[in-house]
Amino acid sequence: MPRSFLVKKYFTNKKPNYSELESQNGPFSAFIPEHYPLAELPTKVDGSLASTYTPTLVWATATLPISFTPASPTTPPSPIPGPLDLSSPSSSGEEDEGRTSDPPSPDPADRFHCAQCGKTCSSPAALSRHQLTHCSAGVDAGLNAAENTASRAAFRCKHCPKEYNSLGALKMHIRSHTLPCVCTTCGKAFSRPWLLRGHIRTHTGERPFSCPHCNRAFADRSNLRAHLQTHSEVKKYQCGTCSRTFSRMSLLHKHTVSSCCPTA
DNA sequence: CTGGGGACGGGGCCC
DNA sequence: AGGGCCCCGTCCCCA
Repeated sequence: MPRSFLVKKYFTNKKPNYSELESQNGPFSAFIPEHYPLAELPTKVDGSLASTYTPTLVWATATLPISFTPASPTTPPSPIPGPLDLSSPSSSGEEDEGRTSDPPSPDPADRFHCAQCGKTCSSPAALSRHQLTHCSAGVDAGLNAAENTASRAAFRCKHCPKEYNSLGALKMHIRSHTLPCVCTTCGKAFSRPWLLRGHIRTHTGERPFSCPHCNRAFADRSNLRAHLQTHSEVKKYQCGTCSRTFSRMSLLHKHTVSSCCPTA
């Protein structure tokens, strides 16, 4: 009988908050329908797999909302924190990105030049918006390397909010929707062959991973690893308050919530 | 309540 | 490019 946790939790609201740490797309999950359609790679008109699949480019200006501004708190446009000469009040670094030999301009209106066309903008945000008009040249528009990396092509899953920066990663993820590896014994489906092999061990009873200390055997290497922690005096996960150690993160979490530092 | 085991998911790396 | 594998992690159950 399948256990409830065998069903992907993607579609439930039972899972605690951990996933919210993963991305700001958390709220999307609330809109995922219960009968979630299977994902599939984009296909050509004739139905064949689109080997030339063109990802959605997150920097594509045509797709940007009108209110888009790169000057968001998470991605400041140009004032990059770093080693600065704090003795100079004007050394904010804003105007010197990419042209550090230029002296700072005293006039704020002159501080936001487009390095590509020379246009002067009134604010960093305005400059960033303007620079997007050059984005066919990508990094040439004055974006620094980190920003350029962050705005790489996003390969988006067709049926969930996740996106990846490579088609291979996206394909791997999509397997978690299509679950192509099916157990011939019980019919349960898995995203990857080795997951299926691990599952098959639950039918065969095979336990290839043995503990060197007590000879206890496990079907899953991760479970052996967790078990090995039980032989250790000092365990991997330590409470920051009482310094007690635990073999598993979940045990530490329980500890901090229930007994040691409930407010933590 | 706590600790540990079982089963599984997913990203990243290597071949 | 794709598969195999490793590692880390989660969730549930049970003693």
